[in-house]
Amino acid sequence: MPTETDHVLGEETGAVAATPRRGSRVVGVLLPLALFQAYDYLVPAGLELVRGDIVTVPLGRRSVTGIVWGDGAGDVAPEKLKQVTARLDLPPLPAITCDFVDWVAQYTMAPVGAVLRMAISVPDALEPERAMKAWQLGDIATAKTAGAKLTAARQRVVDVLTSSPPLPPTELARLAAVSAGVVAEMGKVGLLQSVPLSQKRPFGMPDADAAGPNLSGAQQKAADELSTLAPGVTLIDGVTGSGKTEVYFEAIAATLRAGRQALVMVPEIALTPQWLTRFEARFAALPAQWHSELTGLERRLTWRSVLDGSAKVVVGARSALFLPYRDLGLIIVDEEHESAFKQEDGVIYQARDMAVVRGHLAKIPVILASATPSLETIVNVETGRYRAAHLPDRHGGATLPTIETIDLRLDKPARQSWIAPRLKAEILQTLADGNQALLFLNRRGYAPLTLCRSCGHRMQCPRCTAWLVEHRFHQKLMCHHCGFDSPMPPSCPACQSEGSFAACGPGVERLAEEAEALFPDARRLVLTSDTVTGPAKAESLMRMVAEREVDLVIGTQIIAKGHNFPHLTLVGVVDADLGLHGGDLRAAERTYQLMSQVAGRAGRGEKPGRVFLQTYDPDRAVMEALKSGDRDSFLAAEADDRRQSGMPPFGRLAALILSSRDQAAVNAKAQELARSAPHRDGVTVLGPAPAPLALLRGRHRLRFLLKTRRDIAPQGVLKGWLRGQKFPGDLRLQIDIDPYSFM
DNA sequence: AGCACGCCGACT
DNA sequence: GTCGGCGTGCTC
Repeated sequence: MPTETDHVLGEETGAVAATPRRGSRVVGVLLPLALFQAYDYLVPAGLELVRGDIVTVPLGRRSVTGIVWGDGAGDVAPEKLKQVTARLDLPPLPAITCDFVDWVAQYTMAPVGAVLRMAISVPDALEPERAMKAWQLGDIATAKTAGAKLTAARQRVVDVLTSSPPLPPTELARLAAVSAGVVAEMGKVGLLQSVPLSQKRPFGMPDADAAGPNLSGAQQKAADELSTLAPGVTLIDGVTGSGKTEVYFEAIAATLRAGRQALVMVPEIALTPQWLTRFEARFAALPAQWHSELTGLERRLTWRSVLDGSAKVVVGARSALFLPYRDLGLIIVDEEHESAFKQEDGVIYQARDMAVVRGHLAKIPVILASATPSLETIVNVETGRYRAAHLPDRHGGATLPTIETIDLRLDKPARQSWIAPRLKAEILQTLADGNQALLFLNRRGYAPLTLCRSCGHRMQCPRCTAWLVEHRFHQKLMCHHCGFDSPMPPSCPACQSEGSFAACGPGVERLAEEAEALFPDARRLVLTSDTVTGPAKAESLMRMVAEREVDLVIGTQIIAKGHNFPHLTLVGVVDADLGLHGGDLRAAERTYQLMSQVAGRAGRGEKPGRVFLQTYDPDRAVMEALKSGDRDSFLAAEADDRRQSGMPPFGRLAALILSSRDQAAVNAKAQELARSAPHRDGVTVLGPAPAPLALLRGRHRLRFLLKTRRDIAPQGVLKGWLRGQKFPGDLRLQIDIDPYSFM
């Protein structure tokens, strides 16, 4: 039986591990488990193994797939060693992928096996290809003549196949609501016949020369620069609508002509259909996609095509960075400033930064694209570490929107309402002119806080330090941090008063209620993650807006990017100060980015757009910068602040979060860690302090922040500090190098 | 990640 | 007396 385990060398010898013969080789095999080093295994005689080879090995009483990582470490007694079972008949994991896994593990201080898991844990991807079988309709007349009966169940199967391509057995049975036995029996009597299931790749072969680019002068100049890139990092810095995508497409085209692979990283889980349409128009094929919504089969096919080099362009979220590219020639990070590139659980890493590392290891160009680049990236351009290409204009003559602030201290909304008189008037005028308006509030639900008017009780999550948010759409109280929800109680849980609940503050649902009262004749549409439930729904709702079936859009962050609304001329930001609370290092920077992005929704057609930011502090630097559009001065001022305080990118930061269900245990361990905290020049330890969510999913959390000078790696300091530390019971220590959300 | 071992509550 | 809940720890 030819399988991918052709290299099997005899039966396993069970628990009896032979003493290695003189000269018999020992290799380190890295397993996709949370382990800090590779395990040693004996190499059977006659098997040649190199780093990257994909092998199966015995582990305990099971068999697992791992990667030959190098020579054995020799730190385990030879008589304990087991033998490699077999090498799989697959190309080895490319050397750069292995080096990259090592690098990321060392940098993030995560177990190297956990990093490997991100690269190879693809269900069935390493298993031998099975010839899958599908059923199509047989010659029914002949089968009937031969005595086959068309029962009701069998008829349902026939009905399903009449309007469907051949289906695999389980799916056919499910769709026809019959048991697997019915389908199998129909095959036997000839009502169905089997055909090999075509494993159609969910992507095509992009052609660099399918359609010529149609670029403006500035775009062409940038595209020319990007098409002849040397290794290193280049920022494409261009305002919303300046055509960054078309420009980086030319870098992809150049990579395709060189016969190499390209990776485009995007912050969203799913790509916008517009992006894919544009890609297809330029390259006459769809790229391979990599995100969490893929089916098992798509995942397997894509993984293997990346490994054998037949997937030429991959577009994906963070995890696409860990695919085993056979010959990666270019990485593009679109919307590089997005915090969605920061992976916050499991192995914690910044995918944009790791993309730069991967590019460096492979000696290939990396392109970062953004209309509002991160401060880190701008500083890297200024110091000459990164190159930059600027795209100053909106493509096609559209102008940038004008931005004004509305001072909420002077122009006060009525009690229990959130839209200032000025904004209300502007929206009325916009609607009267037959144009579209957008109200933006980055807060889901009806109200962020619900309290009892009788006793003051506040509805709080039982597992987190967070209020429960009322969602009228779902008729529930929900925790936005852990997913806890409960029905709205009929009376106050503390004092049993009925009808005493008061909603405090606005959420997008409450804003929609106010909009209904203020603009009753406008056709309104609420866009939040509660109403936009998937890519298909998103597309149909966005089309409704684009085709002018809606006058007033009310939405959260979900509307902020990617979508083009040509008839939208006014944007009102209900609470521009929202992101500035909480003392986050990047609060002002993120507010600038989000506000710019939302503002960019307005005036993308021929009509100019206007943006109003409601704020209690119109004089603060970020609001001034938004009004004047002077991004560079704002970032320069931000950079000065960070330089003076030694914060990133002028210093390094690591967060340690100690957690346990047992509050006393966390406190005791934190005190112990504080006593052994490092003291040296250029190193500061802050804490322990309650982490911003002091209770999360039922775990008490304390946080240390380690700040080091730029020339001191926090990893080394942490290793010294944590050496020999034990974390008994359910104490957990989470290390976050370069923390982003301070939550 | 599995899969063991181990130590306390409800069943035959 | 055993079956079984899932906490803790190891796997070369």
